[in-house]
Order: sequence, then C-alpha cells, then structure tokens
Amino acid sequence: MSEPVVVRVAPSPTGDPHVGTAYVALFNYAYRRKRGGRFILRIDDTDRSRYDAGSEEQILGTLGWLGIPADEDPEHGGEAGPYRQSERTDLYRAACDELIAMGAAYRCDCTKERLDAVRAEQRKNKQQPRYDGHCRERNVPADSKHVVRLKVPTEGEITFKDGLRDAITIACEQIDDQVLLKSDGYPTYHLATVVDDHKMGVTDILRAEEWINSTPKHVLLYEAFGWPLPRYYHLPLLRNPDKSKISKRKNPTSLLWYRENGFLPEALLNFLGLMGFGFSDDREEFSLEEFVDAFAPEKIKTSQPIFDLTKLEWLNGVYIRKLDTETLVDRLRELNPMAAAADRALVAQIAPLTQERMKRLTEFDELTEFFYVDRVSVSYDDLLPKKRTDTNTAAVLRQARQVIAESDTLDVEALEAALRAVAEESDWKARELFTALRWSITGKKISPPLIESMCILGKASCIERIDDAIDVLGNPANPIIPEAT
RNA sequence: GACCCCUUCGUCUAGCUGGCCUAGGACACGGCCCUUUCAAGGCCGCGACACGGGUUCGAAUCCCGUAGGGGUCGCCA
Repeated sequence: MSEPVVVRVAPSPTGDPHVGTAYVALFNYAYRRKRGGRFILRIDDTDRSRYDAGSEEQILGTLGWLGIPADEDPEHGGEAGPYRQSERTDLYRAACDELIAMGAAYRCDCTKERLDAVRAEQRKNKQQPRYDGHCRERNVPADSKHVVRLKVPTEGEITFKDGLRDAITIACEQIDDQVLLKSDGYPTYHLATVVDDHKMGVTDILRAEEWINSTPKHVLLYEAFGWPLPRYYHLPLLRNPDKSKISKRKNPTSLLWYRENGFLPEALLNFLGLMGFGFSDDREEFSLEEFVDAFAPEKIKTSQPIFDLTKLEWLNGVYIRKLDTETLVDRLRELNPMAAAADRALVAQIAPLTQERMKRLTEFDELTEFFYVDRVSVSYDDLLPKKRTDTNTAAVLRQARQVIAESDTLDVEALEAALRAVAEESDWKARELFTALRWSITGKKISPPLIESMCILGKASCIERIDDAIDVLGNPANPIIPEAT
C-alpha cells in the first residue's frame, strides 16, 4: 500500500476569493490528478479579527465555478476534518504544550509596547527587526496572558529542498522566534499549517513563493515533532503590470469580478495555466483536462509572470466563440439585463451575430440594444454620405424602403441582392447605402451584420426606422429621439 | 537596509542533457487581404537571449561576478 500523496490549498476567508488562490488551486489540482492522492481545501480562519464567515462560501463556490473540485473540504467533509482551523484549536494547544515540554518553544508575555520599542531601536541601529529573546529563559507561567514562541537556534542554518529550485539555505540569525500561538488562543499560520498538514497526511505542498522565507520555521517544527518533511514547491507570484505583487489596487484580483464582468471560467483557468507554465509544444489553448494531462511540476517556471488582462480578454473571446448557441444565450442572459428581459427566442437569434465580436459577455447589451427599442435616434450628418445631397439620400432610402415593403418575408440573401440593386440603379456604392441604412436601423456607426439584423427586426420595424431617417433628412434640425420604453 | 528568490521580444512563453537558434509560438502593435461597419479569419512586419568575465572548437543554454526586478523581515495569512 503506497502512501497517498496529498496536496492542499488553503483559501483565506478574509476578503474576496482571490485570483492567486485560484492560481495555486489550479496547480495543486493538476498535481493531485497527476500524482494521485487527495486534494484538500482547508479554511485558514485563525485570524479572528479579519474573519468573515460569508467569504468562505464565496471561495468554495468560486472554485466550484472554475471547475476545480476538492476531494475534501468543509462543505463535503472527508476523513481528515474538521477543515476549519478554528475548529482545531485543541490540536494546536496540545502541540504547543509538547513543544514547550521538549524545550523547542517557550511562553512570552512581552507587551506590544515593549516589542515596538525593541524593534524601533533595532531599526535605528540598522539591525534586522526581530524578537530579542527576552522571555526565552524566563519561564512565564502558563496561567498568565501570553503567546508561545518558537525557540529558534541562535546559530547554524536551515537547508531545505524545493522541487523547483536548488536547495535553499537560510541562516538561523535570519529566523525570528516566531509566535506560534497567539494570546487569543488561536495559532498562527506557521503552527497551524505544520500541525494540520501532518495530521491530514499532507506530503506535498504547492504554495506561493512568498512563503519561502518562513519555510525554515516550518522545517524546525517538523524536526521538533519528529515528523517527516513534506515536499515543497513554491509557485511564482503573480504580478501587476508594474511588476509588484498582484494587488487589488492595480489589477482586478477578485474572482467574483471576473465572473461579473463576463469572463468564462474556462478562459480564466486556461489563462492561469499559461502563467508560469509552458507546454513544450507551444499550445496556448487547452482545457482543464488537457492541462492536467500535460502538467508536470518540473515544468513550472520560477520567474514571476505579469497578469496581462489584454491577453485574458483575447482568450475569453476565443472561448466565447466556442460556445454553442444555447449555452451562449444562457450565459448572456445571466449578465445582460436587456437580454434577460427579452424573449429568449429573440436573444437566440441575435446572439450568433455578436458571438465573434465580444471579448466579454457583458458587451452584449450595448452591442444589441437597438433590437429591444422601438426607435433609434440618428442625426442628419451621420445619415448623409459624403458628396451626397439630402434629397438624393432620402430618395435612395425611399427605394430601399419600397423593396422591403414589397417583399413578403425578409430573407438575408434576397434582401441583400435587392438592396444592392437599389444602390446600382441609383448609381450609389453599396457601401454608401449600407452605411446610411445602418445608421437608420441601428442608430450607430458600428453594428452587428446589417442584413441579418434587419431580417431579425422584421419588416415593420425596418420600415418605421427608415421613415424616421427620411424625416430627419428633410428636417436637419430635429433628429429622432427614441421614445421612452 | 539585511536575507531569500528570479532574469529570452512591451507581455505570456518555447528553448534548457551546449552546435538543428541568422532564437520559435501567442497576446499587443503596424501593414495588407477578405469585407456592408466592427469583429473573426488569412498573410506580412516590428520586436528579446540584462551586462561583464570565464569554460569550450562552439553558449540563450554550464560556472563566477555585477546590475536589475520581486519577495520576506507582524500576536496576517
């Protein structure tokens, strides 16, 4: 029986579901699929001052939206629970007692004021700010208000392996006597992650690079407990365009934002997979399954990628174009109020016209607004092609109107042919006619394919809009104002 | 500042067991084609091995140094 390889991602419940969380989760998920074992989602909620119960569901829900299923998590349970660290405090306390008994940790009752003063002094002397060891040998009583600190060796160094890099060595002087248990009885990340990872059977850890410097503290804990070290893989940090660590101020970092702004989960996932990972065959578009298939931890890059929204938008367009009409209409109606209010069958007719024109699903309403209103407004200047008179233009539009009025039903091919004939008879370029017509029908310079749009709109509406345009040409000061709908 | 990590086109990257690299692909950008607008699509173009030393017949690929960027230095994770 082989030992299960288990990887985990620990979403913080403090704040929005973060794109960095999804990034780490994706790689953990792929790793677990490739290596076997269980993929655990644990809730790091030991910072009670920032804890927000609502965001826990948001994170779990968003990872579900992305299609990254955990084998075990607080919602679905599993053999290694509970999965909320706030429900495991007894474990951490017991672990601390053990550490204190063996001399690997100690109680400390230094006040915030004293610590601040010590650090200020150290900074003034250009020393590295760190705990000065005041309580190391003081034997602070257990019934006083205190924290528990890790007793880091005063000399020597800690070396650990990272699956993506050469061995990393950090001198003990660089390692602070980390607080393991806070005075409120909750553990810090360092204690909690080591205790939980061990108790939950976690043998392989993929986490963000920002943890590299605190890994020696974790190594010290594993050694004190006599537990086998896990394998570490520190993933590169996602960055803003200005190269700093990805942040809310400079980049949308909330997964909710991406969902609300018309991004498809498969596009986001694909994009995240592109960051810090390269297929040897130059592939750019891939599904989760294909990513898992190609995944190998050794192929993860160590340089930190910049999160490029422009490329994500392109990729999102690619995925929008792949959608079948039914799915497209569903997604569109989730995010576009006008489309949601309109008849579903109508939206299903319109949607294909815009499918290859959208980078985000949220662009749909603006692109197709003219379908839902009775009339559109258009100005005299827009309507008039260069070097044409208003009377001439009105005459040509009148002919187009007649062609439409005389046809039984509007058919794309027939209508286009008829309109081209109108242009030719009037010695107009087809382009001129279509532009004038486009303004008349849509009220815009740019629109979805004109003929198709007209056929969907129907005879009556087209005629009415052309009549409005002809009126404008005869009365330049009064553009048509759409009626309130 | 100290320590740690990183360094191929503006961005994401291929390359990394040295020669197939006058460095390939994608996004973006510019041009052309297609075309009723805008897209989509097709073609072309612009554009990088941070720098300096080595090792070698030969280095983007190995070594050293420098520079630059990022991260960490909390009773946050």
